[in-house]
Amino acid sequence: MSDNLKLSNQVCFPLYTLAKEVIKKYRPILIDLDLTYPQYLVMMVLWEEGIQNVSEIGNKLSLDSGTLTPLLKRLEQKELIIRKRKTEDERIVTISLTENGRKLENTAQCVPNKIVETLNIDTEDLQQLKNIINKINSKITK
Amino acid sequence: MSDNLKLSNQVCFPLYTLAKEVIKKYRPILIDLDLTYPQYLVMMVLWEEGIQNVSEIGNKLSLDSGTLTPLLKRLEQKELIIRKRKTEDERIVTISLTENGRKLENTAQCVPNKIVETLNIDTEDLQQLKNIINKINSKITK
DNA sequence: GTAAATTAGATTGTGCACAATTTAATTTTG
DNA sequence: CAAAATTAAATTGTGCACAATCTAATTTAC
Repeated sequence: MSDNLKLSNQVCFPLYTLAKEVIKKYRPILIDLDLTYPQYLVMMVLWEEGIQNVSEIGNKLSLDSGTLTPLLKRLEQKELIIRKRKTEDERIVTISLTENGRKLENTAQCVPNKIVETLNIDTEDLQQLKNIINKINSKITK
Repeated sequence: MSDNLKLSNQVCFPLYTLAKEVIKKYRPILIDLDLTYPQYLVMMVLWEEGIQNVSEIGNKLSLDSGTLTPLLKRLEQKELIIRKRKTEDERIVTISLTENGRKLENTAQCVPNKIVETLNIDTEDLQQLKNIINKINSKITK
């Protein structure tokens, strides 16, 4: 077998594994908020930026409506968000936080620290990873 | 909002996005082999290591039986692999390549080069990403 | 001003991903 | 050796992820 088909020589596989591994670390922490990782991302967008269209959330998280629509319906069922069609342009659905959704931000404050603890990666390595990923992401997604 | 809850300050989100983005680049290339990315990973294990148990594949790819069983059944339907229970220990299912499955390795030779082309990332950046991810992966998955 | 193009979400269908449970076989222990 | 523990896959159920298609509303071009 030629070397370039070897699993160990490829970059995508370790990237794919690490991403799954890190999300797995979030699970027991986010269970306290009754959120999955993608749901947590949506909530962060809303906490950070307030009321948003579905497409705005999609752009920020690189997720399409086929993923977001059912996810947002689950957040609505948990009474964390409200989905409402705009009167000016009824194609547009705006997503806003409920009181519960807003309050959840306080509970979420501890999440990043808990993650850093459980990941247990050198701060330097983490920073290096962040830098190189951001560098590549900015080139690749256009 | 406290800074540590900001999306931009977290490492997991760019990691998760980059992994999805890279897998997305594989899709149009793997479509020629009629494989998804996880199916391609399984085929690479088999090309590289030959006949394997389900659990051995699972360990190498960090995937559990709930993921692998249906995936392997799809590969079996495509007549790329054979699933066979061991006679010595009938709990164990061994996965081997069919003639078609073996032949597909030739077609797959071009995949890594095509990926490097379409990713269009500096070789240095790619190497740096690979190094830091491998370093972190080896610490995190134990 | 109306037909064509564009835009925004929703829907549908396929395929992971994984936790939890089940089933069946093998090993270990008393 | 028989009961208990362990092991290996399969099954079930929930939740993404995304391509493709659909529906309806708005823009634009003529």
